[in-house]
Amino acid sequence: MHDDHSGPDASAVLRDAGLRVTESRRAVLGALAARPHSSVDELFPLVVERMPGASRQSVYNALGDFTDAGIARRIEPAGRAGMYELRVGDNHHHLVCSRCGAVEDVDCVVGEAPCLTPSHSRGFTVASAEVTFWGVCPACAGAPVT
Amino acid sequence: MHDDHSGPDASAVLRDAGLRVTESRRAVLGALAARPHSSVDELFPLVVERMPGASRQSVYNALGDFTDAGIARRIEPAGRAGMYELRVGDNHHHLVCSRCGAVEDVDCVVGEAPCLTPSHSRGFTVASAEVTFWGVCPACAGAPVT
DNA sequence: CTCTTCTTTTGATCTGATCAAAAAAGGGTT
DNA sequence: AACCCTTTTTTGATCAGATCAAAAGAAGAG
Repeated sequence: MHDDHSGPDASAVLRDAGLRVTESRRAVLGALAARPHSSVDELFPLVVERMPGASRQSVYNALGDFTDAGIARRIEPAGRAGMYELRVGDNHHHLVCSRCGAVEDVDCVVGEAPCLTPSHSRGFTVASAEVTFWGVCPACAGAPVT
Repeated sequence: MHDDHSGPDASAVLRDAGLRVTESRRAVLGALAARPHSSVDELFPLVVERMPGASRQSVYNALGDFTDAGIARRIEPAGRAGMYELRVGDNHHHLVCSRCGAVEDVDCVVGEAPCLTPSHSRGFTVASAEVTFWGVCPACAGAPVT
C-alpha cells in the first residue's frame, strides 16, 4: 500500500518533510488523507476519535506546519473556511458546489504553473493562476431546493 | 460625463437597480467608483468623509444590497477581506499582489462565462470560472523585501 | 401630508483564525 | 536507559471580518 498517510508510512512523510513525528501530526495527516478538502472543523472530530486528548489548536498547528513544509496545500473558496489537501506539486484546480460546498479536484487546465497567462499582466510577475469553477454538484442538483 | 457613480448619476444607478436612493448608498457608490477593489475598512473612511454620521454597518448593508441587485461584485482573494467593484456583467478576473494585496483587473481569459471548462466536471453543472493570478506588483518588486 | 415600507444605527454575537505562555513530548547524545 | 535541549501541544485570551436583531429614522407612493 502506497501513500497511506494514516499508516506507519505517515511517519516517513513527516520525517522527510523535516517535521518531528508526533501522534498528533500522524492523526491529522491520516484524517486529511481520508477526507481531502476538509476544514479544521471537519478534521478535528476525526483526529479526536483517534487521539481523545487532541485540541483544535493542534490541528491548526499541524495543518500550518504541513503547508509550510510543502506536504499540504490550503485552499480557501470565497465565503468558506480554509480547506486542506495533500495533493501538492501539481497545479490543479477545484470545482466547488455553491450550494453544499463540496469540492472536487480538476486537473490543470493547461499544463504547469502558471497554467494561464493574463492578457496583460500590468507589470506583475505572475507566479500562479488559481482557478475555481463554481457550480452545482450532482447531489444538490437532484435534491429539492431548500 | 458617463458612469460617474459619485455624481447625480448615482441616483439613477440606484433607482434603476430597484434600490431606494439614500445619501448613505450614494456615498458608498461614490467611494467604490473612486476606489475599486476596496474592502469595507478601506471604503468606510471615504464614506465618513462625505457623511460624518455614517456607520460601518451601513457600508456592509449598502455593499450587500449592491451585490444582490447586481450593480457590484464581491471578490475575496484567499486570506484577504472581501473587496468590491462596480465592474459587473463581464466575467473578468484579477491579478493580486501576494505582498501588498494590490488588485488589478484582467480581461477574461477566453470569452464569456464560464470562460474555461474543467477537463472533467464530475457531474457538476458549472456556472462560472473564477481565476486569480497571484504575483508581485511592480511597486513591491522594486521595493526592498521587508 | 400621511402612512407604510425600507434603511440606518447601535450594539451584541459569531466564526475562523491567530497569539502567547506554560506544560509536555520528541529524539539526539551519552 | 537517563539526560537535555528543542519543538510541539495545550490552554485560554484575543483578533478580524462579518452577520444578526431591535429600535429609530428616512424614502417615497398615494
